[in-house]
Amino acid sequence: MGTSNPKLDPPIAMIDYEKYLNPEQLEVVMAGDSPLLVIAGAGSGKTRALTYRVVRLIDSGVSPERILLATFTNKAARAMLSRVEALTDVDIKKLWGGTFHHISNRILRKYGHLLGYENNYSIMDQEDSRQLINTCMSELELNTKLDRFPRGNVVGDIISFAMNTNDSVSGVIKKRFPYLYIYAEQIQKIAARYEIRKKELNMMDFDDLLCNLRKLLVNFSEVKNEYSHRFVHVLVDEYQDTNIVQAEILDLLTSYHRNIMVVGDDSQSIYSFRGADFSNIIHFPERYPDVKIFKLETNYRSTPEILHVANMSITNNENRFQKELRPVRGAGIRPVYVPLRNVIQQADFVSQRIIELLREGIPPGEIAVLYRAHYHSMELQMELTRRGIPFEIRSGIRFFEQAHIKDVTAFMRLLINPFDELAWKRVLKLYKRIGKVAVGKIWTFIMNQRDPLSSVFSDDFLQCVSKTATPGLLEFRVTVKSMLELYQNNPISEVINAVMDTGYRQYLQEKYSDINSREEDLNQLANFSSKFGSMEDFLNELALLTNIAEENEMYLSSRDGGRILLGSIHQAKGLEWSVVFIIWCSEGMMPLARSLKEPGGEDEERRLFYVAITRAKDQLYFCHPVMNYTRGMDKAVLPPSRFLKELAPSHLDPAEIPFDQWMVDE
DNA sequence: ATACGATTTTTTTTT
DNA sequence: AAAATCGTAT
Repeated sequence: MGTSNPKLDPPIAMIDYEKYLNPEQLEVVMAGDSPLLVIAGAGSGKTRALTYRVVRLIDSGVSPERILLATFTNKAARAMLSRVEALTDVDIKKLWGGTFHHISNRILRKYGHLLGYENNYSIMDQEDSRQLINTCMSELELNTKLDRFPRGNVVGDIISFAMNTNDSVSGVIKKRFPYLYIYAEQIQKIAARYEIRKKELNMMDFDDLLCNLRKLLVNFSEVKNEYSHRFVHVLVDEYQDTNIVQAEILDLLTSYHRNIMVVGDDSQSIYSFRGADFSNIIHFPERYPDVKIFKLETNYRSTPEILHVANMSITNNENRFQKELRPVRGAGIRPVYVPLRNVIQQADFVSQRIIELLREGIPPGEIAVLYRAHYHSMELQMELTRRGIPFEIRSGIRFFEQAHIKDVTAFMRLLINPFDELAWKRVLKLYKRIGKVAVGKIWTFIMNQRDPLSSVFSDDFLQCVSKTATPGLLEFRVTVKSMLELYQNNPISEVINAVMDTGYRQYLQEKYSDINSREEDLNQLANFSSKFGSMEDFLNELALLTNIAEENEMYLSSRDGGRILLGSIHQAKGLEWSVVFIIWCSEGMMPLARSLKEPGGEDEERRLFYVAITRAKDQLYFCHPVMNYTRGMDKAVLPPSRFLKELAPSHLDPAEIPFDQWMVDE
């Protein structure tokens, strides 16, 4: 459309802001230059305020490449950017928008060398990281047989938490893992070794992306100047979920223009397990004394009945900004509490009720079932499948983390970086008669080669391990040969097909029962790869992505009426449905027993509960299975969630209880 | 010594 | 359900 010469054209769009925004939102959108804090309740149109502010800034002449929009999820970034694009006709690629990890990655690709990384470093996902930590543990030959010595993933959690909270490993152990204090020294050793190994491998984990960006900005003033001058406006979504490192990055990036706008809701801070610290938002006014504070409290989403439950529940948390969601919608249906005999009956009830709702004409895309932990959805998945109700499950292992996806990408990683130790180890173990020991030997051989991929075809390669491994290695050769031939002059998808055709398909058949869906996944991956210019870009992006359907936006939007969604409460943040079922509202499940042990656990769980409630527009169901099957097939009685009990204390007049109760019998 | 199959444990939430 | 660990057969 039109030219973009600002001198000739009238303002890009003549947007009537007052028409699309309420007075609260309008103030935020129109606010002048200065630090801004927006306390935005659930459903108050915070995304709207944010997108319109970006539009307004562009409208008043700020060029898009000087705006940074930081979000928590890829999905949120995409949603906002596409709305801005629709409203302004501006090429959205110029605007810096994305997750913190994406933004960090973008800058580190350019300046990572200043910190001693090659610019083609690769990104480890959590599994890679845990694997490397396990390697470090065995290399250190610690006495891990000792009573209760932590597993690799626990050590990983400790290290990660330390990085995300600016704390030392021993500090984290003392505060959050006191029972491991006797092993503090060993864990520190593991952490130190892990650091070294990552650097050797030229790899960064998720935490490195953040910490290295901060390091870059702190230690290299020329870099800090470049970006802090560049970004005239920085806008941050979900600020309550930032951790200290992210907050510092933002402070550094905005140190010159000081136009930092943070939007968030302290009542929806649910990522403390990842180091998120809502004192960032609580103390923001102290860090920026000239801040202007706005509150968005008008809720457009939910019925008064639903908001009443939400408001009532969250008042049980002490430490928060005072705020109350004000409904604008008219009266609706009261939320419903449904006690159920057990999980089976719960699955039955939810499926049954869903069928009724669909019959009433509610589109499937307007129904969601939310839960605290992925395994809570097992029985329901089975029941929905049995009844032939199609659903979408955004949970469990994410697309790019599934074994078959990682296997195939490991092959490709060898092409990009022939010294990728993790990739070699993963790939070789796929072959028969090649296990831990053989892999170790082969790696020592590979490590010392000038050109590892060519050396695969040498006799020395075959001879560096016992003969039993030879057939596997010969098979491996075929795949490598095929990949090398295709790699340079063909689309990425060809390489993926080559891996499939030269044995991986057969491996899948032997190993898994659900080959069809796995093969389909790999086709999707091949399809998705066409969006990337080079294999390098492709692989680098993968670790930061989560869901392929989401990336293929056609998928998402062209669903007729959508599907019923099953997902964790964490994933539901920012979304809304007409009807929401919260399942497993039983003590120990919601709140989750394990989380209650963490400092501040109960409050955080209550915030989760609050997030879940405020997803619902019209109807809300709390399901409470009473009987739980424990390990030894014993039955245990679970009381209703304390969050429900506190809404209906016994002294309360029954009319005051904010929800109805249904009895379900067979 | 090694790989593989059986057994046990463990699974919050996400970039 | 999946991974880590354990035990056994080669």
